[in-house]
Amino acid sequence: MAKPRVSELTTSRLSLYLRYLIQLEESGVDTVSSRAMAEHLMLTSSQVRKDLACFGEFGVRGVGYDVHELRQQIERILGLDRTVRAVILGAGNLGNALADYPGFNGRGFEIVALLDVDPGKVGGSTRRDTPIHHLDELSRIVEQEAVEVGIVAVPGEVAQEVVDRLVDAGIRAILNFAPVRPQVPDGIRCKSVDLKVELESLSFFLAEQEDPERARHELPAQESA
Amino acid sequence: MAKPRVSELTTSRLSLYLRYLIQLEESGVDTVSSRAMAEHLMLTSSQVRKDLACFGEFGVRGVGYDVHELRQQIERILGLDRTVRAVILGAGNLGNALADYPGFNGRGFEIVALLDVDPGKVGGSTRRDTPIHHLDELSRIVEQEAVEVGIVAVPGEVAQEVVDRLVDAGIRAILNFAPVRPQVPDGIRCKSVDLKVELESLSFFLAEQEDPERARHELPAQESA
DNA sequence: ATTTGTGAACGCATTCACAGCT
DNA sequence: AGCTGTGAATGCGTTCACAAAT
Repeated sequence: MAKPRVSELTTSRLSLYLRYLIQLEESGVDTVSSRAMAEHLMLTSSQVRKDLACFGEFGVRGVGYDVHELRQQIERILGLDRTVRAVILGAGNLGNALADYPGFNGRGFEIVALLDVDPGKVGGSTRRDTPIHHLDELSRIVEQEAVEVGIVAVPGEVAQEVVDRLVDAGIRAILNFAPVRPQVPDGIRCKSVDLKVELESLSFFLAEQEDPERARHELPAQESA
Repeated sequence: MAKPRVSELTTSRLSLYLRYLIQLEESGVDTVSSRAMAEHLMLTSSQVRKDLACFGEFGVRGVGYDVHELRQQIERILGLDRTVRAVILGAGNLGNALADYPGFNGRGFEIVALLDVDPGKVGGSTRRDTPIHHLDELSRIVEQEAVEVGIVAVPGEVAQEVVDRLVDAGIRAILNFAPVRPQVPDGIRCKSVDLKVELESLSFFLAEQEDPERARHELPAQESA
């Protein structure tokens, strides 16, 4: 019970628990069991309990968890009881889409600006009126607006350079959508979402179904008999 | 060596190996060792070898792997030696961004259409001229264009419905960007990319750094001394 | 000397099973 | 009875270490 180093997998599930709790709270439900949460998310009830146990004892034996209290606790654990400010690097299609993505605005997050180098984009804004500034203003904006997260939506070729600039500007948490695995110094967290990898994983699944032997090496050798 | 059920983690790494091999091939390198690949991707060399060993013996002891051959083998394993056709559900910001995403066009993939119900969007097209059709045309398009993958970029509230329609239309592989975990029948693969979860995971990291005790339950009790 | 391929050892995450509380 | 919290057991993925090959 001391301090079981919390895994990434656990924190990801906390987000899912939180989402469900918000739903329940809006529906007026005020108590929930680990089994109910598990079923909704296709997990096991012990998984839910173990995840929560990393952070304290939030439930009541024989009863379950108080929806409102557990929601607040998880928000606190995830650091969502304040607003995390973020900038998006790259005002292309993806950058613009992310800037207007509902999940990235409100409920703990705020996109304060997009940064780009294209003169045709700098000075403009997204549909939600988030301003687009020149990349050179990064440090100033990070400081003035207390930005804590950088979201990288630039082409792979310039991703490392952009990540370096984020680190120089004092950013410690980066969400990277470029198809590279950027190098970052110790103490900086860079999470990569690799869309092409996700899609290729589906292609593998299809290929495997279509012909389960396709994956196996082994030329159709006419060795025996 | 028989058939070590291949894990999702392994196939994701295969995509990364493939990307690096393509780079090497373009640079004219023709042999590579597991150590070189591992270093580039921040993995261990045994990891690389174990991953490849799931599918056959591609290397030469004392020498390494032939870049060209290994690339072809991985493309075959991932089913990228043909073109996988996909449709995008939802022609909003995200759907449009994904439709024009370079990684989703060419090199084994082709986005053949976007589908939406908004009359203001239906009949139009993306910047790359991918057409936007009405959702009701889904089955017809899937059949006529031999579509194998559905990419879900609709709001969470309608995601399950859209997924159901994809399944009905005969789609067996789904990439879901909506903030829900859709139910799918056995034999259908649905991979979810949950952008909000990724971002919240970064928030947790920041909160943890700022105050390592924040996560712990335990009111600041004035027990001792 | 170098590098692959692989069984064995290890470590981490999940599940089990049950004591403890309502 | 019902449900949480948790040590024990299991399962899975990674790393180690070395035999086999060039």
